[in-house]
Amino acid sequence: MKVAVDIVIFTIQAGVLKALLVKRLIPPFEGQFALPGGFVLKDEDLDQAALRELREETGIGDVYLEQLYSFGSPDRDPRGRIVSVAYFALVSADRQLHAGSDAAEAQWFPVSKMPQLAFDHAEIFEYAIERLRNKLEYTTVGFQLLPEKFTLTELQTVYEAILEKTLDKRNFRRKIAQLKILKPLREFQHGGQRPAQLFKFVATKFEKLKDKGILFPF
Amino acid sequence: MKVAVDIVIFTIQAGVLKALLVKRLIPPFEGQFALPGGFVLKDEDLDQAALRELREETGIGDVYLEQLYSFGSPDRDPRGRIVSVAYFALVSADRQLHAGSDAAEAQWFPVSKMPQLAFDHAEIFEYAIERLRNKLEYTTVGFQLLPEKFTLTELQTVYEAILEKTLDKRNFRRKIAQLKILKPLREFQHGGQRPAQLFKFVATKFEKLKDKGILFPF
DNA sequence: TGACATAGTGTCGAATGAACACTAATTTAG
DNA sequence: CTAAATTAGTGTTCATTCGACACTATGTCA
Repeated sequence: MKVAVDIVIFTIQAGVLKALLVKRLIPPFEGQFALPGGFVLKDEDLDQAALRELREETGIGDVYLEQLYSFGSPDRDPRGRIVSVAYFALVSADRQLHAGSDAAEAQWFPVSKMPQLAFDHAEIFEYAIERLRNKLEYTTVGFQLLPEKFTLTELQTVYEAILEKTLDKRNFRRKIAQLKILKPLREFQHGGQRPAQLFKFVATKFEKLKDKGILFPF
Repeated sequence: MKVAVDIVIFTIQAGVLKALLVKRLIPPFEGQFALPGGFVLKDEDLDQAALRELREETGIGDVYLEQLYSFGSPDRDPRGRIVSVAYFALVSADRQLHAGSDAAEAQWFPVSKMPQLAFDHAEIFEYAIERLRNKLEYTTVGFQLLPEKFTLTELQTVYEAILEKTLDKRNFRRKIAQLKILKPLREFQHGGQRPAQLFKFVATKFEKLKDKGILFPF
């Protein structure tokens, strides 16, 4: 019985939530898109395997990574019995795909326009996006999708892209403010119209947040 | 590489949250307590394996079962590389352990008085109890720990046992009432002092609840 | 039949969520 | 250089919900 990892990697580009897929170069499902992933090696644990595959297939290194669910139907892979431990990963908008080894075939797809996926990867993907939506509300994972410095409008865009609804600007800002998890910087982002103040996420009081129940009741 | 399942089974007895452990009869960790579990067979999926092991080791059949997390450190089992898919299960207070095969060695332990556990089962257990506490707040899993008919006081006891704090009776009842998930029966439970009305959980409107955010804000 | 034990019920103040519109600062086009 | 366009930023009100709090009701049992 083999054990593999498959990874659903999300990012936000131009206000759209996207996931990364790789095109399969060999059978089974040759030519179809699939989640990046691969077998767990003898001496690495599951998280290590997921990070390694992520690097190998996409060149992406610095990510938020979290185990999602394990899929183990006996017939989920025509090659034999393979149990897959699925992960979901978040990368910030500014990070690029390295042009590495297999990376030529890696592409970002808007989550609303996913192609047909190999194996049971469609099921894994659905599970991942549901988890992302839930986690967004009661944790601070949302910040993982932004660069270190960001504007409040950018932050709101992350929430809107994932939850697929528009939010009230004033309510959003009030809620973020009262959580006291942002450090206002003395820098502004120019380039648009009125310059926007930049902020930085400070995880200092992160532990206390756990007891607060729902953090982002949007 | 082998794949196993390990199951953290919770129940409530006399207002105390308990988990089921089995004493190991063979090495490694002979004589120590461990979570019930075992290897996944060639032609069964993970959920089936968990249910089968549960039945074999404890005689318990009708349970709420949910996959928890997968543990895969290379050295978590001295016998070799074994990835364990952990489950957590809830059984209602009225269900008894069958006196079956290995069941002689299965025992309920209050979660606050767990013995030392074999392998990395202490870690799995901690993970399970944290998940149970979280799920209690935004789902209706709590009802799985009660028989079909129950009183409101019994329900409150479940919440108090798991959250380890006392709740206000009136606030608790108000909240339950407004969720409209209980059907009042024309039966009363006698035997104490004033008879208590019995209720039944109706999952009818369960889907709608998902959008309500936190269900039980205690 | 009276003491005891558990079931059951309502109010009020505080905090939070949801709806809603204008002013401020800058860029760019004429 | 000035006006128009664009995005940033800011408060209030109302409805709902949370959290604290104490007494009455109904049965059992001595």
